[in-house]
Amino acid sequence: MDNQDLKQEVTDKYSLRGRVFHRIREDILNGKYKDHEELKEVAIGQELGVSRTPVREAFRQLELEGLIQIIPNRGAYVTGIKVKDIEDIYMIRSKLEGLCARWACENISKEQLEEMEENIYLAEFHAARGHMEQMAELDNRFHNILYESCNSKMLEHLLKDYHQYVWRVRQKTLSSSRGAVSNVEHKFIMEAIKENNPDKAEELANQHMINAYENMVEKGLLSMFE
Amino acid sequence: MDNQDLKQEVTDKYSLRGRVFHRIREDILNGKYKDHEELKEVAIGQELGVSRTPVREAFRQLELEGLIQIIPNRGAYVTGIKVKDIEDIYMIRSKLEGLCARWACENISKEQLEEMEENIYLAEFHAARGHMEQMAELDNRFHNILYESCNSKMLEHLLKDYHQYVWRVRQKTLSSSRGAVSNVEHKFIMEAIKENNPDKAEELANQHMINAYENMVEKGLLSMFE
DNA sequence: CATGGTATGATTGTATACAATTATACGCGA
DNA sequence: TCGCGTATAATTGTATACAATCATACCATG
Repeated sequence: MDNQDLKQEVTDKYSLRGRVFHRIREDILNGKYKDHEELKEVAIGQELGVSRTPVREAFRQLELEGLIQIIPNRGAYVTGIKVKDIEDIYMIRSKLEGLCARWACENISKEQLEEMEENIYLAEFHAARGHMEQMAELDNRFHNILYESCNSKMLEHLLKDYHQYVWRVRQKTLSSSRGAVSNVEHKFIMEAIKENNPDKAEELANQHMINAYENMVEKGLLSMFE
Repeated sequence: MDNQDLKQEVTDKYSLRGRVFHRIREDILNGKYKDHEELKEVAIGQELGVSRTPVREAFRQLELEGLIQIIPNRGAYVTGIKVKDIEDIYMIRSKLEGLCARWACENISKEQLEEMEENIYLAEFHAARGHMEQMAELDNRFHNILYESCNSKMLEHLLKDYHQYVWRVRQKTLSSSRGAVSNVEHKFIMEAIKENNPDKAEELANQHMINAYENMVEKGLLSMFE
């Protein structure tokens, strides 16, 4: 039957539970559900073709991530990202990416270093040609390599979460002219890691985040969150 | 905090869902469920006197917190805290408590500063008399005041999470002789905040965490996680 | 007309039923 | 005895049923 076929297809990619969670999460981050909007279990369930149970479980997780607020016996309300939150996250990330880069000096693998180098090289190519989509993808990947190379599941998990969280802003940021500059900063960070200079790597990664944030402010890219 | 927030917090504390979640969380952190142990939905439900539904919802949240790992169609397995995790958390907290203390310089209220002062004064009293339980309570409270005074919900939430996470170790740590030393460090941090010296406050809070961690290592308090 | 209580509907909270999946035990045959 | 397939049990995944709670509208009463 159609129903079964669809279900099978879905299960192949993600578990149903994971799919529901990620879908709602994405819809919130993409602005489909506005700030303070109430999310009804049945409505969303119908839209995704599932019952309330998986939706409720997704809600619990989204609440823990801070994307929605659940008021018992009342409902679930979208917690929009505030400008202040973005600022805080970038300052927090500044410290943590610094720590990450420091740890990466000791723990990065040969393969990870090579992929970083390739990443930066490729990004130079795309930056020169204004290929914004590829730039965004490469930036994404650079930071994920960095996170994976610090040999700390705790820190990796934390940074990936925040990275995801500010995804919308990041897209915008890299669509601006910062892509090339950002890539040069990546290069310096990588070189500091390569020459095993933790202080330098930490300082550079630190500043990289602050620069990214200040660029957003200058370009007025935070207006979308007001 | 307005009326609505208060109401929610109170209701949540006594709601079934909140109780189940916190209870299982506590049982994991207290070591009732050992590393790699499988958690069965019905068994835990029966123990807590509820059905599988609230238990499952709690599991989803616990997975997001990294306390358990859920393998689809197989089960939920406890992810024990590793020594490495504790080390990582303390280094992460070092950076973040520093940032928190920095922000507190600008944002702390008169009332919060007064409560801090009272907290430290009282701790001196109990430290001199070896009242360990009160010391633990006061330490707990000192850090929470600090978190609340930084004017960042993001950072406050993050630090409170980690604070909870290492609760077991903290108890042990303060049962040692470090209580008095720790309180002096609290005093210095508070004074730096009071005289609005962000660099000093950050550096002191930074070092406070590192000292706490090194004390644990020296006293062999991490053996319980091996 | 204002106000307060109550009925009603909508929505969430919990329990249970059923489906799908996985693990285990058993028997059969080589 | 070992390997293998199948039946069976145990467990999770999902849907639904029922209970509790909350919001709203309406009506009675002053």
